Amino acid sequence: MVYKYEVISEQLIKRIGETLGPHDALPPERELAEEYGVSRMTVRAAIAKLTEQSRVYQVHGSGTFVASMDVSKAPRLTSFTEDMVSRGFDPSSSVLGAWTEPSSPEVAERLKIEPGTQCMRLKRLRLADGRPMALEETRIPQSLFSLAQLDLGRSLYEQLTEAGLDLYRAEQEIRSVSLTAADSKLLQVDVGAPALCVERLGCSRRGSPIELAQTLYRSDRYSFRFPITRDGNEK
Amino acid sequence: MVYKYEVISEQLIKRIGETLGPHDALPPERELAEEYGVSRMTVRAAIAKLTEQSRVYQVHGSGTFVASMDVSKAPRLTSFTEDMVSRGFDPSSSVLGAWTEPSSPEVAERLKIEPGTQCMRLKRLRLADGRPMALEETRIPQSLFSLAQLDLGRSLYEQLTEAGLDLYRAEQEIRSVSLTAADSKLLQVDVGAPALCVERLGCSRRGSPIELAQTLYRSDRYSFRFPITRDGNEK
DNA sequence: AAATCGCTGTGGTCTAGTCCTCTTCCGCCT
DNA sequence: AGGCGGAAGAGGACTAGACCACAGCGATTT
Repeated sequence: MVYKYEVISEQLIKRIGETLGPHDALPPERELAEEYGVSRMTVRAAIAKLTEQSRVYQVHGSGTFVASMDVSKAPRLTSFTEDMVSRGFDPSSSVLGAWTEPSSPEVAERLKIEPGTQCMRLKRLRLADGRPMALEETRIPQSLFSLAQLDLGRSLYEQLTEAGLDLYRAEQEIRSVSLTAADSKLLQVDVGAPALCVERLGCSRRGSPIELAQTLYRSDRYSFRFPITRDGNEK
Repeated sequence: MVYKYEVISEQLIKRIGETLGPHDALPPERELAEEYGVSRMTVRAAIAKLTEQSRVYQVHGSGTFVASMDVSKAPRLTSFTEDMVSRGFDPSSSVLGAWTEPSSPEVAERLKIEPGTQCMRLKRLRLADGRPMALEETRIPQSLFSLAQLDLGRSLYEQLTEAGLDLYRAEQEIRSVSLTAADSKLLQVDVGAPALCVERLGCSRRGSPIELAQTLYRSDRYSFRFPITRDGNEK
């Protein structure tokens, strides 16, 4: 909380939580500016932050209003662990395999490396409250992170961060699949049961690919929920 | 293109497309400000727009750079028609049923109306290039839009907009399901085939629910692709 | 050779205003 | 009663500056 607009943003969140209900109007920007002794632009920066988080919405000519809650937040790039914790589960995992192999042409293209380049591959069964939740397979170019430096007992993301490989953005594809016999057995569901297949290409802030992961989620225990808006729009 | 920052934003997109490649730096903000004869804040507004669309990224203390392309845009709230066109398909649809019925408690709760209130219900088979793509079921409170005023030959969204019912935000849930015998026949796939089930609650700008829709997409023809980022940040 | 310091240039924050655009509503006119 | 117009008040765009924080690099120091 170093900057003024961050402080004001926090203050406003507090006010929203305490004295304002959904669709109640916040004080006008000019009023807030005077109240906090800052310029109006600063207040607008604070409100802009709240708008991004969809805590409030603004209507031109009318005012700034508290958004109705029970709206899910936009999905963030999270690790399985973070995701499960936020869903109220206790996450754990069991490693099914970890090895290094030359990358296939398809994998290489997505990770933007030469086909055949060595890649670490990690296959894990992910559990929530001790019961199977997802089957995850991760590929990382060996040039970025080698199997030798991997500690299977610790969070992969944590170790990537320590190695200076921060995941900042990811490209994600979600589809529906039927589980194979082997996968359904691991996830402890019937053969052919539906599952959400999420393929994710994780990239650094600069946009260079770091990790390619495919995760199969049990459809009876997992779904995606997120808001979308109309704008972003015109051409 | 009414405002300066919009014009500048367009200009920059043109420059990016023509003379700049991924990770090339844009001119400094101060330089752009002078070049376009505007204040730096206006240039920043233009760049902020491009950042939202992840066409560029900024690094504090370093510069503004062109993002690597081939990143999919964040999903927008679109009609089936818009969605299909943007995917390069020719959309059409056939109405399977349209009627009015009292809302169930579950539906009523989501639409924030009294249980039992009359709701219009519309069931359509959606086609892409003449082949089944999705099965869509829509519910709209009769108090907002009545079956009588519906023209089945025209876009539902278009008619909603004309009635002043603009969808601005939606809450969306995605899961994986196995198709029932009846649904699989309509979609012309095998019984029990996997499908993406998307449930969407469309709301006005003010946040009041307008439409509850459930769509089953053929998994062999449809998947979601979108970017996510790490931030949306702290606490 | 390696570490450190400081300079320069970049984006980030902030000010104190002005004018524009849109919504809302009240009062006037019909 | 109904419609219309205009004023008030809200957010949106914009200016011309100032200073802050961070990255990168080269020179100085160790």
